[in-house]
Amino acid sequence: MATPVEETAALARRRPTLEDVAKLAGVSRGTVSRVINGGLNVRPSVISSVNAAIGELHYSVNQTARNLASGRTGSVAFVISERQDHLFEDPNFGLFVRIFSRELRPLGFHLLVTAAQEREEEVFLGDYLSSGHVDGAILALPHEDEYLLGRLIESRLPLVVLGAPIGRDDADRCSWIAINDEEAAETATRYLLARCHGPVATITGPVDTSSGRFRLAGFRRALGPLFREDLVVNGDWSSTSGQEGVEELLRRAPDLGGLFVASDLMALGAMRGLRAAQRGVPRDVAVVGFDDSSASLITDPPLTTVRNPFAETALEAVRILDDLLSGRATEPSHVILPTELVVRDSA
Amino acid sequence: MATPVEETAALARRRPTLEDVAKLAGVSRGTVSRVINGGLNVRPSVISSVNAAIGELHYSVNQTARNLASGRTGSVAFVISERQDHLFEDPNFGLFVRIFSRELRPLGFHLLVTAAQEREEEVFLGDYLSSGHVDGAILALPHEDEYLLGRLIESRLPLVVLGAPIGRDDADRCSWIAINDEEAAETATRYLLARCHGPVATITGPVDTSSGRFRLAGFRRALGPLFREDLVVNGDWSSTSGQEGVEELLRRAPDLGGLFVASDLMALGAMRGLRAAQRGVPRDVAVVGFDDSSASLITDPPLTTVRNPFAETALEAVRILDDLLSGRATEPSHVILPTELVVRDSA
DNA sequence: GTGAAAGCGCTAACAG
DNA sequence: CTGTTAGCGCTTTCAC
Repeated sequence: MATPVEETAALARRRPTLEDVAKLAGVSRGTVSRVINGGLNVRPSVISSVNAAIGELHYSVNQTARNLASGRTGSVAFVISERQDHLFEDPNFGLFVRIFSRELRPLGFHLLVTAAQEREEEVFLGDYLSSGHVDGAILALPHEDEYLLGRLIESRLPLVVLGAPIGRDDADRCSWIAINDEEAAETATRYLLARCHGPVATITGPVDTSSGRFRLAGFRRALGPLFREDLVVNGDWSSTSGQEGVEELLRRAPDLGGLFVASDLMALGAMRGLRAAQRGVPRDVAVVGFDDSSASLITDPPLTTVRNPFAETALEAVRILDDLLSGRATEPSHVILPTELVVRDSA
Repeated sequence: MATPVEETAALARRRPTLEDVAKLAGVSRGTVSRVINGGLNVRPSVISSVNAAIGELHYSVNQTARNLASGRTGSVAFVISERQDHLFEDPNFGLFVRIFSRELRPLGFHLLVTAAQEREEEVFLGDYLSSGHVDGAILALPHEDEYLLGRLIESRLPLVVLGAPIGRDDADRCSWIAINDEEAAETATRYLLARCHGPVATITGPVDTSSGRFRLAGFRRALGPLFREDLVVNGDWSSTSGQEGVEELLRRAPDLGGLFVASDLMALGAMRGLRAAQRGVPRDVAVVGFDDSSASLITDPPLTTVRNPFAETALEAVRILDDLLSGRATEPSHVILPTELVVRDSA
């Protein structure tokens, strides 16, 4: 049995616990617990003496113990599985993080951003997420055949995916929010076709991403019989790949009349390439981008593009996750948000 | 007392525990714990039967319980306190995240990226970090007078700060890694002075950041009596602010001969502005940037800049934190990494 | 209102 | 090598 003196010395070393606060305030652990959880059903005078003890001891709750006892963690993960080195360079990424943390906070959840680039990291991250570290997750998984997604669906962690998961039959077992990429790309391409002369080409996103594939599919559908395989080049979402893409396209078709670029950032690069090749936009080549990101305003001329409702997507994701976490919803939701063509001066 | 049938039914519902695995494998909880923690001092045959039970039950450990029992969480936070909206748009950010997670994984730590933009969020994040959710943190706190830093130092969480914390006297109570911004800026400016005619100006970073302030101080020191207040404009690290900055400088000093820009990204914008104003680089205006980031290679001409050892900084941060976490180090470390001028074609 | 007590699921001595 | 047994610090009934 420790003497009072020893106890005091020990207290100085280790972190104070609920027990310490209770002892100092002269109440039971249960009462202290009630106070730090809102103070319901506790006499005001007791509340203040407990708070005084908390202040004196510099007490702060041990989340781990609280988690174990209550069965929840108060955290939500934003999971980014990006195989490229462009991780975090996407400007939309910051927007998502900002909205998620702002919306989750009043709900009592912290946002943790986690990333995995290779399989080994995905496994490590899967362990983390499925072992009770977080209450739920929002996933940005641009690629097909996501190991992580399967793993997390299996673990029954409440999940919301940004973008419709493709290439798996259990995709509907999780909630997702998407746009109709194919339709949006088709609309954009039709607009282009109606306003330019000469062949219409496209610079696509990576073909192993759903956005990349579906935007190409929409382009193809709009062109119908006019579609030419040689007027398709693949990009990787980077502006550099847009610039290189347009250089290649101009070699293949010097009389290029229109260009549908699967992202604004690539369109930025493509317009740089067009200028270098002395092609006027939209006079010689009309250009339409995709996303309506900040990049679409800094191009010269301003870019005609497809609005991608990022903010609405983020808000919807939080709403769905909250429903799942609170038990208000028990079945997954699937939402398709509308897009629209934003006409500026490049086409 | 539950009947066997009831027990089986319950098992299907709730998550399996160590106890369930132990029962199925016919061993004790302790043994299962040993197996999942490396299997030291366990007979091979027992290991495999335990693993079989784990597989059959789809067991995965409850991290919360493990944390509570072991007193560690296995996570490290990367904390970014960014008041601007440019959060996550810094390309160096992705590099840090990549290096941290790659280096921490073999050490057994997960990386959590957390962000706070306003005071309210900082408080919320401070609660999170100081309540046992993570074992340690790496902080990117560009601004002075960081509430979070003080809060975390107080909480005694093992900490490493990227960049020397300024504006507080307890800065040395935490570990930090920095470069000598002032000296580097002075060297860069002297180089510029020796190679150009006409007044030499600067576009600074935000003055409430240590990098912003110290790089300006170095610029000023290099100029000495030649320093002119009107040849200083403040930027915010964005390329746009670089472009606007140079436009303003050209209005104030049409005979501008040299330009020291406190970041490559701003230098990129500045060079765009110089081109728009028909000024040749380096013929009319010599330009030196700072960071040696990827932006410095895509400018035309390639940018002369100061190499900022980001990768080394990241590695060093992990090393120091690991020492702190493992108990090998008990005192904070302070490291200043060398910089060097990288001469390309812009000056 | 408040105290007492039973866990939450795991780790880490400590025996044997 | 393996089982037993204390806890880790908190929440949450259940009495009083």
